[in-house]
Amino acid sequence: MPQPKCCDNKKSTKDLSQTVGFLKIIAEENRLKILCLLRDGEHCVCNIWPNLDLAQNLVSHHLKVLKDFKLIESRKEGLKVFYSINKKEINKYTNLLNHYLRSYGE
Amino acid sequence: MPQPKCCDNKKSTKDLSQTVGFLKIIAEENRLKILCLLRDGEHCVCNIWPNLDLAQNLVSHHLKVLKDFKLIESRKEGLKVFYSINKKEINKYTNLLNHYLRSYGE
DNA sequence: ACACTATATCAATCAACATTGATACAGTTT
DNA sequence: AAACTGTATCAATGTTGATTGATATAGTGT
Repeated sequence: MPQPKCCDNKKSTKDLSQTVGFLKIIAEENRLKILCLLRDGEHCVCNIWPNLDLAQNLVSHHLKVLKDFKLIESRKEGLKVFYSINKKEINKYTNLLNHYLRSYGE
Repeated sequence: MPQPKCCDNKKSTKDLSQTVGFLKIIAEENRLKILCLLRDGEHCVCNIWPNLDLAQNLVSHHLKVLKDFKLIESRKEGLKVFYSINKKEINKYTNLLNHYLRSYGE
C-alpha cells in the first residue's frame, strides 16, 4: 500500500484530518473500552454501563459520540437499546490510520 | 494474536490506558503530520517547521510532546536539532492499538 | 565580546471536551 | 393512568490541552 503524503495535496490533507478526527474519538479510555466491549457482538446499555465506572448519563454521552461518528450503530428493542460496532467504518479508519503508523518497519 | 480483554484484569487495564495515552499524543493534526514527515528519515526543525502552518515555538512544543512520550528522538548538530522516529516505541504502541482495532474483521 | 541563527521555555489566554446534577422521554407493568 | 425502568438530553462546571507573545539559551561567525 502506498504511503500517504503529508498534506502536500488536497486528498492527503483530507485523509490526515479524517484520521485525526477518528483518533480524537477513540483517544478516550471509556470510548475505547466500549468499542472493545462490543467486539463480541451487540450489547444493550444496561450491559455496557456496569463495565464502565461511570454515571449512566456519561455512558450515554460517550455512546452518542461514538454513534455520531458512525463507529457504532444502535437498535431499539422495547425499553432497551442495543449497540454494535459499525465494522465498515471502523475498518475504513483503521486502514487510514495504518497508512500513518504501519510503515515504520523494523 | 489474542484479543485484549477489556480491563477485566490489571494487565489489560494497563494496556488500555497505555494505548489511550498514545492515542492522545497522536490525535493532533500537527503531531501526526510530524510523524508522517519523519518517516523518510531524520529532519531538523528548520525543515519540519515550514511544513506545518504553525509558529516556531508551537512546533517546538509539539516536538517536545512527542519526544517526552518517546515517539521521537533528537540529535544536536551545531545549531540544528535533528529529530527522528523512535521506531521501537511506535511499533510497540501500534501493536497495542491493533489489538483493539484490527480484529473487527470484514 | 557582539551580533546572529536555530531552537526551547514560560506564563497567560483560549478552546475543546469530560463530568456532574437535574430532568425528560419512551416503553412497560400494574 | 400511575408508577416504574432504561436511556437520553441539557445547562453548568471543571479540566485538559492548544495557542500566543515574550523571552531565554546555546551555538556560530565577525
